Amino acid sequence: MKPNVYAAECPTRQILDRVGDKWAVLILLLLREEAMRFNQLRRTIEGISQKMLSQVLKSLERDGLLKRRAIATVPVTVEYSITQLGVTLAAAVDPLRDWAEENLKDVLAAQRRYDAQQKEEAA
Amino acid sequence: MKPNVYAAECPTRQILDRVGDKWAVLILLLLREEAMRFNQLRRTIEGISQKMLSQVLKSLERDGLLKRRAIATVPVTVEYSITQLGVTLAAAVDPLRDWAEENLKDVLAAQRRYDAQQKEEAA
DNA sequence: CTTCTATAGTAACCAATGGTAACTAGATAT
DNA sequence: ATATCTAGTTACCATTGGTTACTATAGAAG
Repeated sequence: MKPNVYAAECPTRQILDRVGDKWAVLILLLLREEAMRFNQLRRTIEGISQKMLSQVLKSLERDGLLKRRAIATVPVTVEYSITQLGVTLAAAVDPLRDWAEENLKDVLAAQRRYDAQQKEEAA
Repeated sequence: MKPNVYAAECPTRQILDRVGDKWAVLILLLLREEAMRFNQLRRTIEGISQKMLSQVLKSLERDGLLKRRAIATVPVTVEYSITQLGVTLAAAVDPLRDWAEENLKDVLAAQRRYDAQQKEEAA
């Protein structure tokens, strides 16, 4: 049976939702570079709260995209590293990040045109 | 200046957020196949409400990813079609959809393993 | 002439998610 | 004793997402 992303119950859509997660993708791309600890991630990703980081890391681990390893130091440190599955997902996200960087200007320009148009029509 | 997706104010992150939009990607992929009217989209994408469809179409138009064309029929019909910019974004999303279809099984299996583990630890 | 259909939305309201700030716990340093 | 580091959790509030009902217009059906 072929997946149909337009069907509501299609599990493939769950995965698109997961990528839709604002922070998940950023974390994966970072962990692809190197394994990192909790606070290290928090400091690197501007604007993420401890709660969200904890939450997203948990769900990424659940999906098998990263591994969590607690190390018995004092205080305890926890290392997060990407899995093979996570690497393939990160690779699939690359074209998207590239698109964003390449086409940012066009999108912002389109937004300005649209907003100017709206303003004009309102007058 | 090179964009840094980990910086909070980086506009590139706005675009990742846009792709993160649950419905936006589905709409783009559909419109790449053929131009469609409002209710046609609504019927094709299971689970989307009129409000969300209207909202998302508006923001996609603002971003220059699709064009809206009102046709003076009775009742008025409105045709949405993808732009060149939209086509390139849809292309960047393809690897992601492919990944989802290919790796869905692995992700679901990982989730089951994780949940079983959690249950065991709770006991 | 009233009701039903279709079109493409908008408005009011409620539920779920996202984000903020404070707190926990254990050990070490000042 | 107090502050610091680690990795979180908890309670709370704001924003977003979703559901349902409604608008306007015109033609067809009864």
